[in-house]
Amino acid sequence: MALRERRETVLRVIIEDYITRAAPIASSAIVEKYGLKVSSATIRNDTAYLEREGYVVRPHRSAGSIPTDKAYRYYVELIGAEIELPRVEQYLVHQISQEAKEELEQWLRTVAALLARLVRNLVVITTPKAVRCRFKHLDLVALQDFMALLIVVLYEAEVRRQVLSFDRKVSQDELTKLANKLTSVYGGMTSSDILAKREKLSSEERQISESLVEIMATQDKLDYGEPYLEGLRLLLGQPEFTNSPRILGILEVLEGEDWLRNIFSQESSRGGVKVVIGDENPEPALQDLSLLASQYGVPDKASGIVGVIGPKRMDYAKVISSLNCFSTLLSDSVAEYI
Amino acid sequence: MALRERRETVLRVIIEDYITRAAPIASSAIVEKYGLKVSSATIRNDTAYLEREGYVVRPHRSAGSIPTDKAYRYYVELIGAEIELPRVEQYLVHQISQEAKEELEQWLRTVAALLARLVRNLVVITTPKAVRCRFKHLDLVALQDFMALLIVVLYEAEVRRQVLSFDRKVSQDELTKLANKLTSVYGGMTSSDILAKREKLSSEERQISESLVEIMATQDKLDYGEPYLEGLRLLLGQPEFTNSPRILGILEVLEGEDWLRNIFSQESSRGGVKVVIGDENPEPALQDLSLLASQYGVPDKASGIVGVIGPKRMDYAKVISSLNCFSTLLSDSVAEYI
DNA sequence: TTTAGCACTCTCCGCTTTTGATTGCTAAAC
DNA sequence: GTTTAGCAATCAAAAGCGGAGAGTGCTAAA
Repeated sequence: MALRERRETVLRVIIEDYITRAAPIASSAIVEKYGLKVSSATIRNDTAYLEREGYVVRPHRSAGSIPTDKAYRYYVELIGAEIELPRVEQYLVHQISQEAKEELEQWLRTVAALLARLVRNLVVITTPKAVRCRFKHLDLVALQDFMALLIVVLYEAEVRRQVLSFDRKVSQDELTKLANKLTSVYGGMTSSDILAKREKLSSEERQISESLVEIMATQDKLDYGEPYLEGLRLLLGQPEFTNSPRILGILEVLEGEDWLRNIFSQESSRGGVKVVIGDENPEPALQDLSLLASQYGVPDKASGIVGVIGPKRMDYAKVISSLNCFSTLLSDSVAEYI
Repeated sequence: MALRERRETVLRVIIEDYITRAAPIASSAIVEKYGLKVSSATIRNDTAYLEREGYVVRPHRSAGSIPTDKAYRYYVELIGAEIELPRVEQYLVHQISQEAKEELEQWLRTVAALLARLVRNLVVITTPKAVRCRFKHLDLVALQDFMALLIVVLYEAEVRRQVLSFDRKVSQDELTKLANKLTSVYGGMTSSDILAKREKLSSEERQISESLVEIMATQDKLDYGEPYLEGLRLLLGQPEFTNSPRILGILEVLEGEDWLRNIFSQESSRGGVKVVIGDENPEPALQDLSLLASQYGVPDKASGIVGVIGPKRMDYAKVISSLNCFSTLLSDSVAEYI
């Protein structure tokens, strides 16, 4: 076995062992566990080299090796796209795609729960969001005397609602007529189209149009749909976070609004799974973690994000293959809604 | 000062001190901090009595006192309804009620966030749910060839949607007619009304009605609307949970589905704030916590729950008054939607 | 280049001691 | 009868110690 080759094997062994055991591994253990045909002293030379090159560190002078961020990055590039989810799990995922998708949100949660169970870490899924939302349908329902509920359906099956109050009492009949008229006039338009369309409008029509534009503009401004987290218990149950005050910082960020944007804004991964390891994350509180995420959806139409958040020490192979699998599942499902 | 009276003061001091400091209090500290006109030895006699009666315990023989569940229960009954939220905070709450309530869900989150900041603990709010849901309005939007989006508006402004697939291509015009017809036929009905109403229906009408009934029946079966948690970081940041494996059990329960029902099923509090302290909770994993919750909404129409979850050592006075304040705020807001 | 051998380093565990906080008890004072 | 002062007793937490064990670094030989 060539020297260069063995060093790579050693690094791989260190990483994979740390992923399962979460503890430093000794040179002798590397030899034994993985049946290498050299002595522990040789491995020590290799780990010394790996340490000089920044792939491993040791908690103290006489301790085993643990991988660095650089090692994980190397490992992720190495395993790359080669991996596929085992049959059993592919079958599980297939099953769930068959399930009745009554409510999109409800279904997304089921999907998130399954993925979380599979990868034993925190999962985030955002609802799919249209790139540029277009108006499809509008509906008005009378509430109390002066009030009505405005329901707006956008392409990609997004539904928004808002309460309007009018200056006068408006009957349900009137409201239905208003709704039908505006639906046929605005059908297929973007918010700027609607804004541009200056027709003579009644006072109520104007008011409704304004709300409509506002709703659509707000929607356009968002980078992502509503994020949904599942499996916090799995993340916090990881040995690196029990008895650690860092979990508070992590929770703080995760409960905030902007962390998803901040992380994924730089560039969208072209097709594959984006991997952010430790220090690569701009958010300091999350630098003990790795985030893996994949976009799903229909290109140029609507897209969402499905991701996994866990300790840097995570089963990248499994998570990447799971994410690939789930993102196609979700894409197929979104395609139906459009 | 009568003896009985002083003992009550001592107990109150112990509780209030523990609420702020989270550590056992010594007899001498009780005297000093609260300027009592007796010696520490006297207080020791009192705490010995309180311990015999089960109001306080001590971590070990020579440690200060900490309150028991019984003490908290006593304390809650004592302060009862006497308390009002300070002016500044009432003003804050008032402010938020003015804010634009575009999306109910969005607004509920804002409310939850404010409440969480105020009480520095985990807040749970469920969306308001109709006691028995009645059909108000229905809408059909064409998606792909054989598919359509069914949008159902129920009284109390609940909106549900579902994707339907038909055996044949149905145009938007047809769908609109179908929607108008069914809306006028079923207006104001409950799911059983609709089920009972056997008219001659076309195949599509029958299919839609079935979906409709299914949606409404599912809705009726639920005890609560969608629960929304805010402020997990505040709960887990409490000193009793740092470095404690119990948080995992708590998270597990909180990420589950049924814990809210299990806790509040017994009896609904008549108007006020329901307080569940420690062991009073049927769920073992939550017995280190206290839950306080209040129903909001319009009686016999729609209601939701707003609650606070924190360590047993929590500022009951503040939380109870906050909950009272917020539940009227939410009730007023729901009243508008009905 | 690899290996055996050995000294060295450092953590972890358990043990003991010390320190300091706090109470329980008793006898005297109010 | 209640309250108090005083003091011994109790206990947790911190600090110190020492040895076992795990593991490496280095050197010299294979």
